[in-house]
Amino acid sequence: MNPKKKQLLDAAYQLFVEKGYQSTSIQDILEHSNVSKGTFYNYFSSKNELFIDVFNTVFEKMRTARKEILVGRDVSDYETFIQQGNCYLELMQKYKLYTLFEEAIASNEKELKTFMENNRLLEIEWTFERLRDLFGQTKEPYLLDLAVIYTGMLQYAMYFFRQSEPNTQPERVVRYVFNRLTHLVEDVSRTEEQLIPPRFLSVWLDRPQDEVVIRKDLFEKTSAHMKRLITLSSISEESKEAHEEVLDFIYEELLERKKPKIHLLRRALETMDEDPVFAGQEIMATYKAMVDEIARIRTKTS
Amino acid sequence: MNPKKKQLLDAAYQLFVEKGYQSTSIQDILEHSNVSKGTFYNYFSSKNELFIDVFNTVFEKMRTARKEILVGRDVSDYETFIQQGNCYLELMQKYKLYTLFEEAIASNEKELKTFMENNRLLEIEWTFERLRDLFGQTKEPYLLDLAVIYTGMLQYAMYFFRQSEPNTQPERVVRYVFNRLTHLVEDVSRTEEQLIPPRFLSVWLDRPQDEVVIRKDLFEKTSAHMKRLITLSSISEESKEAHEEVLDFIYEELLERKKPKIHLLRRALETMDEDPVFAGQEIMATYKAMVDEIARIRTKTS
DNA sequence: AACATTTTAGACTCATAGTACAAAAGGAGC
DNA sequence: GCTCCTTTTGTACTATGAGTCTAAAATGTT
Repeated sequence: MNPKKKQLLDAAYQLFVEKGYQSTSIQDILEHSNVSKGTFYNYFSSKNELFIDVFNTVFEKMRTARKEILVGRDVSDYETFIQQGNCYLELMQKYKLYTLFEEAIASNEKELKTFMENNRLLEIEWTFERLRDLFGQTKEPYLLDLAVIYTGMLQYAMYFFRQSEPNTQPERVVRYVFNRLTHLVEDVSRTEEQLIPPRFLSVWLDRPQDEVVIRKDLFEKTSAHMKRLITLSSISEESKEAHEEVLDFIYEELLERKKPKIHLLRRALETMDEDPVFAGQEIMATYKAMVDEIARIRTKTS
Repeated sequence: MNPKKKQLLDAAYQLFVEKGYQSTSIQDILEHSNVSKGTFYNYFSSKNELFIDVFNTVFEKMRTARKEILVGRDVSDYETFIQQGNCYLELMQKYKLYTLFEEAIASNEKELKTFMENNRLLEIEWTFERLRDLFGQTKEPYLLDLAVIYTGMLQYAMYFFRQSEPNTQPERVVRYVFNRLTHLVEDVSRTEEQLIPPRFLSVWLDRPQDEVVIRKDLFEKTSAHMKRLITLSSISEESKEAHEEVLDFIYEELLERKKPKIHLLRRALETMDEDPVFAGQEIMATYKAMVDEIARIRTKTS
């Protein structure tokens, strides 16, 4: 990397951590990095962009450190998860990032806010996936809720714990909160209370493709169901083949094409729907609804 | 209230809620309130002060609304607590205060930050006391922890819930989080895990007087214990009286005087300590330690 | 040495918080 | 209607900070 750019990133990082975002002026950064204003704006178009550049790599480092703890270990081991949480929080503490991140996420700078919100979501996603490792697929419907409230508990407990014992290892807090969590997993899977369905994760992270993936299993089953219906029906072999072709076409087009030809697909579906074999069949209505939904999601993507 | 001041407060409130704190300039407020700059600085010494003035009354209103739900009801009724939580969150939502408060608490303006942090602490305190109403004095050692993580769960659950279903009643979230809490009360009182002792509440809220109150009971008992020791001892009646006088003096001076005469009190304690009656008595050491501690707290206050 | 790129310093614009102050407006008492 | 006092206004001013622009200097390349 260009030395001037590196000087800027280093000085900016230090000053942001020390004084916060607002309170660090570009002038400050220039003085601490021996770089002139002209050069600054040669590398970054704004203070926001600089911030994002600095903390993108910081986030990256923290995630890598956390990921390394997992190698060669059982993903379902509680202790590993606790160590990962502890590691992340220790880095937050070591680099005094709490207040800075709070400032950035609450900032009125739209770019910054979006950047930080996205990182917060990535944290929730990571936690969600780790909880699935720990507690198993069967608990999945409740795990987004739990990931969210786990993060909330951890944040707040850390905040107030720091007030009562500054410079302490966060491990006690992580353990405390994790112990609570294990009880809540049992609790919610017994009472079957759900607040936010896990599919919202993909919605929030703006990954509509994932929504399709979530629906894929169900769609495959419904598709197979339709085929069975056709095979068992009393229509001509030719019609059967025709219908099956349509089903395969829709499946491929809808799930595997990059740019599905939605209109064509709908037309094919309509012609199939006209066959009296499907009249009054509930499965046909379900199938059509699923095609509609996935089509809607996929058009939104492109 | 002066009409000009009211105009300012009203316009400021509206603009802060609409655009946030940073993004609302004083110029904006002046234009929306038909007040000139001179008058503005006649009533408020800064934008910070204006904000604090505006939201002090907002907080006041929200707390009053919440308090009114309790009148004529059983303080240990779960449903009432849920309604109170719901009421508070609905007001937050109605007036779109979430993002604004986040901005203020993370702000680099020291005044603002302190104001918001103090309000956050008052929230924790309120929750702590209500949890004591609900779950009883016996759970007290764990209730600060629970108040903290309850608040954290609620904040985070609300944040993400709003993302998935904007404009919804927060009641579902409150219920969900409260149900989790009831389990955690059992959980922590069984495992006896404690993270932050409740006395920290008074420390955080900068109410050292409360620390004295907490110790008062214990000090009274120790004091009485000392008196019994004296009565039962084989020293002259005169010495007994002298010692009792000292004990009473220390008690009054230490706990009831506005400005306790610490040095005088210590001298008296020393002379008493010299009496061989107390030699090797463990209670004397305890008593002296307690006097020291309370004296330390009380000198810090004044 | 000639040319190309990077870097610099500082002048400039614009927005904003807060100060200062003289002039105008608006009562209250007579 | 006049006087005295307070409130209000408008405007000019200082200071700070983000971001633009540019001519000149420094540095690198062929």
